[in-house]
Amino acid sequence: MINRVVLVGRLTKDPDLRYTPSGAAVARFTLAVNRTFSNAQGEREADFINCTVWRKQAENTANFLKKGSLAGVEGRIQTGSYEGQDGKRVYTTEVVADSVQFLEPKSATSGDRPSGDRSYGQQPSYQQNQPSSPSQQNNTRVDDDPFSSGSGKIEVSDDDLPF
Amino acid sequence: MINRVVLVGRLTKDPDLRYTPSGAAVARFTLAVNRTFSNAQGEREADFINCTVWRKQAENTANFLKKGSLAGVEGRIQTGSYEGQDGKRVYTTEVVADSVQFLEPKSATSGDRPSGDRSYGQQPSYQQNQPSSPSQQNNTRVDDDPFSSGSGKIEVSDDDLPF
Amino acid sequence: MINRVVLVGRLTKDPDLRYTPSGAAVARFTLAVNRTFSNAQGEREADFINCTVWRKQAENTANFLKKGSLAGVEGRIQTGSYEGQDGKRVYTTEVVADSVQFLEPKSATSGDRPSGDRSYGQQPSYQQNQPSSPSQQNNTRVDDDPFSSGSGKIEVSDDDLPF
Amino acid sequence: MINRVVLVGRLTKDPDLRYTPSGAAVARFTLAVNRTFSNAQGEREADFINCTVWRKQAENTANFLKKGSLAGVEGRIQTGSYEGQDGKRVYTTEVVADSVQFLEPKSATSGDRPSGDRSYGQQPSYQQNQPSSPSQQNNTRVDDDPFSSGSGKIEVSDDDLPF
DNA sequence: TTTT
DNA sequence: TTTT
Repeated sequence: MINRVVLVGRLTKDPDLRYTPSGAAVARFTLAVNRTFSNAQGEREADFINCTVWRKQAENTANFLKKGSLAGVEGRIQTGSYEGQDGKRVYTTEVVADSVQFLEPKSATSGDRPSGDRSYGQQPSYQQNQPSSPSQQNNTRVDDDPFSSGSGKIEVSDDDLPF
Repeated sequence: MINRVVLVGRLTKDPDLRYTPSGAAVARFTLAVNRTFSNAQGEREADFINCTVWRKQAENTANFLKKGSLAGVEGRIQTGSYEGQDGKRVYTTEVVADSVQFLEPKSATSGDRPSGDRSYGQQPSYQQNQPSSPSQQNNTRVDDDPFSSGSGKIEVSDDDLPF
Repeated sequence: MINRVVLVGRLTKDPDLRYTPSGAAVARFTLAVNRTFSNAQGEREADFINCTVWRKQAENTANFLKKGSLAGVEGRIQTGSYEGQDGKRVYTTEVVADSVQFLEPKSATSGDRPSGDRSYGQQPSYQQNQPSSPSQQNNTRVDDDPFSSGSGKIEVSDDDLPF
Repeated sequence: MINRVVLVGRLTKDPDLRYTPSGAAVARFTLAVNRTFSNAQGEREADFINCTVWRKQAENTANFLKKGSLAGVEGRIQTGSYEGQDGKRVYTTEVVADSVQFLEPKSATSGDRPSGDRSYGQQPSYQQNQPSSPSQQNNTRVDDDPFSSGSGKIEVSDDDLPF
């Protein structure tokens, strides 16, 4: 049983950072991944892939990535469902990231942040020197769904914790 | 821009094989991929991932795989949307496979089919000896959605052709 | 910076399990991955890929996999070098596995071992019930290289520990 | 049988472009992929992974990538061997790319080349507008090994063609 | 609801 | 030095 995804694309918006009741950080964002081929109409399109990261990497994602950032994501596909407001079951598919990479080169970043290839995977790093306090913008505990604004169904509960 | 998925799991049903108006074969199936970790309630769960394959591999998939078969899939995540019957936009996420592998060993297969590791990837094989006529069971041109039975929105049109 | 590998293939030999001076388990094995295409001579060939796993998974690998077992590996490519016996630098490339999956179905396994899809990835499992004592066959602290028998250069030192 | 690799890293040198006797282009390069973790001495290191691409993408690689370029590679691990000059068998492991992606943003490129995310995967593109003549620098038919300069064993013959 |  |  293998479930592995690797993506490189650009954030369609700033990441959405929240906290579960027990205090675990979760960031959600959508990656636009341009296709290399074109459709029958000759248009080159993109896939828009919803991604979730947990804990320290959630905070790093919120701190280092923003709308338009080029990012690499390694993770797995997770499916689920919730009760829609019309009582019908709605099925969801997202990528839960083990690691998120900041691929923007130095020059593309404004000067107010550490730049270069920022790597903050799940693997421990003995030398890392990452910000310990989460970004304060976009930081909320409210429960509306960051992926389908309004209907608010993917609750951020501790049951979603991957471990 | 990278979009790569590798899955190993089991088919939840027999694959659904159809043909586009122009005659291209499409097979759809759902892979159940068991998670390696358990949730807070201690249950080990699975992700149910919708997959699509085109052309010769669609026919091979219909011919060699059935409910319960262990299969490997390499492909990419594809997102889209359609108009729901309540007029609301419904968003879809599926894996479009470049290659589907039959991982069932000989002994696990009933005698009426070629067995062993069947590989029928996109890569050309100078020695392959694959059935040239599509399976006749499960072979239909009807347009109801194989993934969410009833609502029938993912139309099988030639525009979906990946190339 | 992304470095991700997914393999499904068969062990060419029983895995080789050792312990570093500090007591960390390391298992090494070679996966034969058959190619899906054939060469100019029409032969279908294989790649023989050296793999390394650490700690609990090393022990699980030694306990559950043997020559001929079908296995899935997720990991990363690791390169290195050592001084050959002729004083020349020898370059090595191997896959360091984060997770090894036992893909052999029940029926293909002899009765003396737990069977079915055994998954023992890096992700913690709250329900796992894995053997706590390593296999005693093939268990050694000797330092000869399991990949190139004789020359003995890939020393099993604690510096090789991935974290 | 699955063999899939995804890498994002930087070229250690300009790519080396050659032609087989039958005229097929082959480019070779080494990707440096920084590790996200550090070793026991607290050093953050890299893996140096030899890559090969064929045909049109070989030419694109030679035209668009150079030493230091950030690139994404999708492909498979290929192993082989040749007779060393001391008569001993030398084993090789490299990544054969299906697709190479140029991940350098516009601003990081000098003005004399098409810029932006250049994607030139194996998938056909109906709109692509790629240079039809190979780069003339670094373009050779000589047979010395681009990966281990001098020993010259990985001959560029048509037998190496993946299809 | 989408990015360069 | 290779597996089914």
